[in-house]
Amino acid sequence: MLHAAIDLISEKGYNGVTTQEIAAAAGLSEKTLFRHFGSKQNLLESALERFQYAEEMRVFFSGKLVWELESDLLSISKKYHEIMNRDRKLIQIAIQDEGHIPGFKERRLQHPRQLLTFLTEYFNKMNEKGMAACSNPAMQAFTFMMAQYGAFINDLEAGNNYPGISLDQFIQENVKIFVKSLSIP
Amino acid sequence: MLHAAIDLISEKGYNGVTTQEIAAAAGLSEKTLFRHFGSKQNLLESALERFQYAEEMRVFFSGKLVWELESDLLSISKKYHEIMNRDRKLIQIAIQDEGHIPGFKERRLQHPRQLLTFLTEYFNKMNEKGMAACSNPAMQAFTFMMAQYGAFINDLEAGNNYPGISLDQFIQENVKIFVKSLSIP
DNA sequence: AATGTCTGTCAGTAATGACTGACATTATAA
DNA sequence: TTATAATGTCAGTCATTACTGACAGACATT
Repeated sequence: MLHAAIDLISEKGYNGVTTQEIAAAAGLSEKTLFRHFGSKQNLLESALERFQYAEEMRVFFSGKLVWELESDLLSISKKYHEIMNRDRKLIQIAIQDEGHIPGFKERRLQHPRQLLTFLTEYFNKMNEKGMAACSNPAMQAFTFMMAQYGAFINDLEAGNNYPGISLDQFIQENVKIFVKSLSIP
Repeated sequence: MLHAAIDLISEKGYNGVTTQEIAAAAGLSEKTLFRHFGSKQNLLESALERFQYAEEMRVFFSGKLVWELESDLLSISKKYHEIMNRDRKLIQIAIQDEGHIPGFKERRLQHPRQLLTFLTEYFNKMNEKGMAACSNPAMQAFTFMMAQYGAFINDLEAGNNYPGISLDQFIQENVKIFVKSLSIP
């Protein structure tokens, strides 16, 4: 049921989908929808509750890094897209319809903020270790994140708009650029 | 009238706004809305017609460049954000409600595709001139664009989510990273 | 004065959509 | 088997909303 709701709302928007449609797509009757969730709004809230990735990122950052710039940036990028793609539709709903659930926007924005601090911390440590030359870790972390975010959103909305360019190639190239730019002279 | 429509639809979405609201916000009667545009859908189409930036970019790329990597990337970034911010609300509508106008998505996506070819061309020429070391111009242009796009969308949706970080700082840092990465050894 | 154009008002239509209640049906567990 | 819980059916309520038609006043042009 939640699955059907997420599918349809992410496609047509909260106001663009009827409770009938959702129930039908779930193979249940509209009545049971209301028996379970009480209201359409509450159904959306239930669906959005799943969204959270900061914790997963924290675990990742405290366990999977090898303190070698290139391979770390690569694995961070891949983890990021893995997580974001898993919640693709939830993010699409969040972008389109966050006005419908009060407070959700704030909750949602905590996660990338957390990621930024993890990444900044990482750059800082690499700096201290002498493995990278980060003149401005916070801004560089932010810049790295924005590139990933842009590529993800582009993929989300535009699909394969740029022929001959894949997400994987982008990740490779972006990491290469950062490594070249941050490596020690 | 179109102004009011763009304002409201970008805030609440196409289905989240009534023709009454739009007319009231424009200081006109609902009747005149229908007299002018015939339907709500047609009103949206009229509002979206303005969106186009490829031509402006073409003019920019053929006239304003000085063939010095840092200052060119800087002015390209600034031009990009200037254009995108001018059409902020239109882009927001496009992201939320592009399903409502058939064919609009394709028309809209032409513009960044054009930009990508301009930027790729630029990197190619810089390479030939010996002013930059672009191993893979198309991918590097794409990566540069995705960073700008990510920062723009982030600003659009999240406003000032990351304290102490501004769009201008991002532009500076991002250009710095690319310059360092692409400069000749 | 007469005509055309633009706008507002108001009342109304037809459809839609969230949501409810009464009752029957099925599946599950005791 | 029986009690219980979950689900379906169906009819209906109530508010909303895109859209229309009839009519009237404001304004400019001729």
